[in-house]
Amino acid sequence: MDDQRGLSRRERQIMTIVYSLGEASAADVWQRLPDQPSNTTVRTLLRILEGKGHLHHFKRGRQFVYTPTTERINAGQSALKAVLQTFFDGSLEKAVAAHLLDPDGTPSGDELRRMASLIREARRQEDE
Amino acid sequence: MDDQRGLSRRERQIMTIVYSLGEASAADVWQRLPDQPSNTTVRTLLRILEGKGHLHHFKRGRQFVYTPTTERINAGQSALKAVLQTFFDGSLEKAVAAHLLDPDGTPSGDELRRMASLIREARRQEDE
DNA sequence: AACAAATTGCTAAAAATTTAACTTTTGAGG
DNA sequence: CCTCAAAAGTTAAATTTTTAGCAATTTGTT
Repeated sequence: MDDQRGLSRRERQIMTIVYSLGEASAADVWQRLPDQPSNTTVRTLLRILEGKGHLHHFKRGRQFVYTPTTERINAGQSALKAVLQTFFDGSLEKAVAAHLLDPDGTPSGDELRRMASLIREARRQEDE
Repeated sequence: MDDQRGLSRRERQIMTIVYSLGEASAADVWQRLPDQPSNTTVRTLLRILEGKGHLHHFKRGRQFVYTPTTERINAGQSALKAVLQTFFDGSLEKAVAAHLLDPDGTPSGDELRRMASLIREARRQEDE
């Protein structure tokens, strides 16, 4: 019930969609769900996720718009750390290295420049 | 059955453990699983994951040692991309920025230095 | 070779998840 | 202020997942 073991498959799929959109109505979610179940099903799941405290909603016109309870940035930090832990021995460096080698993951020149700048700044703070 | 929709909760938990260890016996997995089910249960799940093609095993002494079918690096690249997509608008830069801001995620000075070097190299390849 | 301990495979019951039919509510337009 | 279509809630059946008891097998030891 109040499950400490994480979300079920559908629940996860839905949270992923809501996080990537920022906010979403039942129809938005339904549209993007693989193996599209009925629209009713999606609404049931959204209600369950709200019950578990992962989403909340407000009304826009006649429909419910759902948003995540946990801020995107915090959820993102956690998710990233989990990936680093599982696949990269907890190392951001290893993950970045892997991503730069990934053919369809190459960031733009601009992005690289900004990343370099971020790291420069972090190193500056390192030696204070 | 041959589910294209992803893994169930327990299956995911187990894959995470196997990936983070590199290889694992039923006992290894069992030990690390939250809400520890019986040892038999774990073995059943490992067999199911093998059946689905996510794991394979070899024997060491009298026990089965399981390893992932997909190379850790490839699985890691995919998992990372999924996180970037869901939480960081597909941007590695945003993810790195978030991680550097994360109080308990700060990389060591050494790691920062190596990351800087990685990016320098990527930029070099960028303008060829 | 026989035994014991450890480990695996089979099977089916229990629990959780997923689904959607049916009902009720809501709100926009006539 | 009525009507009707769109959206939400309720309920329970279908399916999937999770669980573990028990039998079979394996391997190291005596």
